[in-house]
Amino acid sequence: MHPIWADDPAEALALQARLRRRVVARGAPAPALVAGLDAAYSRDGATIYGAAVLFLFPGLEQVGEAWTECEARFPYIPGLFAFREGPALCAALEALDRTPDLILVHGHGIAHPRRCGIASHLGVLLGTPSIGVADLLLVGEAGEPRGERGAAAPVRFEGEVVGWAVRTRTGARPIYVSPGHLVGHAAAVELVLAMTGNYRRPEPLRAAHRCAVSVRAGKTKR
DNA sequence: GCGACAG
DNA sequence: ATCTTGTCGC
Repeated sequence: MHPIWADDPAEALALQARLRRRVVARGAPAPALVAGLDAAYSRDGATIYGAAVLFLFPGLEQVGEAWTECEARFPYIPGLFAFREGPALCAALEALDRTPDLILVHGHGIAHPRRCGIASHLGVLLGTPSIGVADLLLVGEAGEPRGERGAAAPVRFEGEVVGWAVRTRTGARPIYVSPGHLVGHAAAVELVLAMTGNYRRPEPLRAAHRCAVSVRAGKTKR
């Protein structure tokens, strides 16, 4: 009954307009199983490798991994990123043998022009708490967080706080964290920090990225 | 019109 | 995202 994805930008915008109403940017989940989601592309850009890696929380032991290979059928358009990578990431999630109770997505949550970035989009579709973690800002302005790990400065857009610039590692540039779905601002930042070790990006996303890249290597090898 | 623009 | 080697620094 309800369209999940879209075939063109106009449809995508219409779907986002409906999805945004279902986004709940509050909550403080206490997850036991967390999945990190990321993707990689074939050289020619025709194929997307989606990866989902499962971790126990808060221990962060890796307990599962799954990936998929999908045809890239939606162009990369800032603001419509979910329509490009979303299908591949969902397929990877479905290939896991367990269902996570929190997903970390490489991309933004509500720090998005229509408050419906890929993390929010997937969270709503799956009915699962989600958090967006990005390397660069898509919208808004962020102050410079203090220099030590754990410091955070709000990302403001159209008069409201839509996310946080978080210093996950002393001396490194901040990453941008925003609620996806069923997670509030404070919880999003706290959870990301709890999943970040000696690297700038949280472990589940590092693992998902390595997984996607290695799958591409296997599929490209000849 | 100009510049910005997740991955 | 991807194309790419070495290199500066902790």
